[in-house]
Amino acid sequence: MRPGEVTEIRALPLFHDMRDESFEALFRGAYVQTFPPQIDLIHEGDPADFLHVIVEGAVELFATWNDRETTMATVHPVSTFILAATIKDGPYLMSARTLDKARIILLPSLDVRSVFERDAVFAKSIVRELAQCYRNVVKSSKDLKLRTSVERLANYLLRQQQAQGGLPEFELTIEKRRLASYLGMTAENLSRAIRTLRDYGVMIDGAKVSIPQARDLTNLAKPTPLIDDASC
Amino acid sequence: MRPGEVTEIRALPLFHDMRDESFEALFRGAYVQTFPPQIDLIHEGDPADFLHVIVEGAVELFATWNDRETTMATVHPVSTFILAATIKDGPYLMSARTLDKARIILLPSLDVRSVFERDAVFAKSIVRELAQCYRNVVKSSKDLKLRTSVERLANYLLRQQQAQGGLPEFELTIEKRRLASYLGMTAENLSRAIRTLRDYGVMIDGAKVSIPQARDLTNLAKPTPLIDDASC
DNA sequence: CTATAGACTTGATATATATCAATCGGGGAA
DNA sequence: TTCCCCGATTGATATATATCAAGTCTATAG
Repeated sequence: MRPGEVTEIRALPLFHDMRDESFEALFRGAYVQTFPPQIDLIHEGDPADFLHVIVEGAVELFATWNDRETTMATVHPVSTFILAATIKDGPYLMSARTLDKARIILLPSLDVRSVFERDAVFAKSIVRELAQCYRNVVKSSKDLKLRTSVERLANYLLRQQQAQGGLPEFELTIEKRRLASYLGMTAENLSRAIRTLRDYGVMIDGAKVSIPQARDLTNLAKPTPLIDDASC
Repeated sequence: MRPGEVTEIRALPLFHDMRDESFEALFRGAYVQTFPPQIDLIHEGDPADFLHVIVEGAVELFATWNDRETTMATVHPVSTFILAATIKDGPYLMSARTLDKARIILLPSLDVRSVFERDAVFAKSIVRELAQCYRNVVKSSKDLKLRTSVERLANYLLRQQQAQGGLPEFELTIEKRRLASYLGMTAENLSRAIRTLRDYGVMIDGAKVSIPQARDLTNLAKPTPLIDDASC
């Protein structure tokens, strides 16, 4: 593992406060791997053998049923994924594949659980992380159940704009077909939703988004922290 | 608080393993209240001042946005709700109202957090509880995104059947309009979905459900533990 | 530079779901 | 018991969303 990476990982809320000894115990058994794009990392239903930490690239979490597939989230560095399955020692509920070339650290679930048992500070950090994850999924459920697809897109754009600094111009960080799936619609429908948002002052060309005047869009989107704030 | 109640609550996974001292500290400041039906207990957006424990009756968790409302879950005794907001010291993401007359124990969030800080065993139980909650919401998201409304109903019926002992006859424990909202459809559509399931051997009369032969229904529903097992 | 594959878009159409309006029907309250 | 309210159902219709079938664009391998 690269020294800079270790520092970055140690700085994550999940690992920041744990004892040095625990951190070392956790990363002693770690594997580091680099994967090409479009590689399946995790298959839902398999036992959760590793907690994953992405340090480079991008990973898509998706779920399947009855030959259908839906994007649940995309994960970017530096962050962890599938903590809950690791802790519960249960099967993965989601699958994961690399989108870009990705560097990933694999922490054996056994080690995570044993450090969790011994280090109370780590346990508390896990609580905070899980509470956050839980609340984010609840928000996403509300988004799905309470909003139409155009409204979901409108709010997604406003959230992305904020996340990238709030400027009127920004870029989509995810392919449109994946965005469609993430937002719970088809790619064709996303195209039409984008068209609909023209009337609300949104211009999208390829991955470039421009919202010179967000008033109309915000009026339509009606964002609320109780759905759209990632950290609340 | 009634002695039997204390025993029941102590038996919950969340409170079972904690130190006696912590348990007492937690319940010293507890309020017990009895509410009539249809009372708003919690309003989303408000600060999470209490962790709630329901010991009698039934509570609906719901969410609203832009004059729309959706049922997120119904809670039955004995269990807790809104642990995540309490731990994060964040605003409630969901509202709650009593469905029946309900007896509820209110644990001040401040106390929950301070015991959480001091009692490592309690912290670990919280981890397990939150991991479970998180996974359940993920399952529910998959249900929503991957299945049509008839498929969701079919799987809901099979889950209820299992939960009530697996017999061919059982009862709906929730009003149909709430069930509709929970499943992400309108009441009218639920009626039609029920009609559709007649062809698959499901008879529903009022709250009575009869599935003499589950083969066709199961064939349609295609249940999977990765969506439909509450405890995996 | 060209060919090509894959993503994206567009239009036509089908299906799923919501809305509106009317009616039905059962469980209290008087 | 009768009435009344409210949830449930049904039918007609509207809207949202998906599907299918061409096309267009664009990045990239050869």
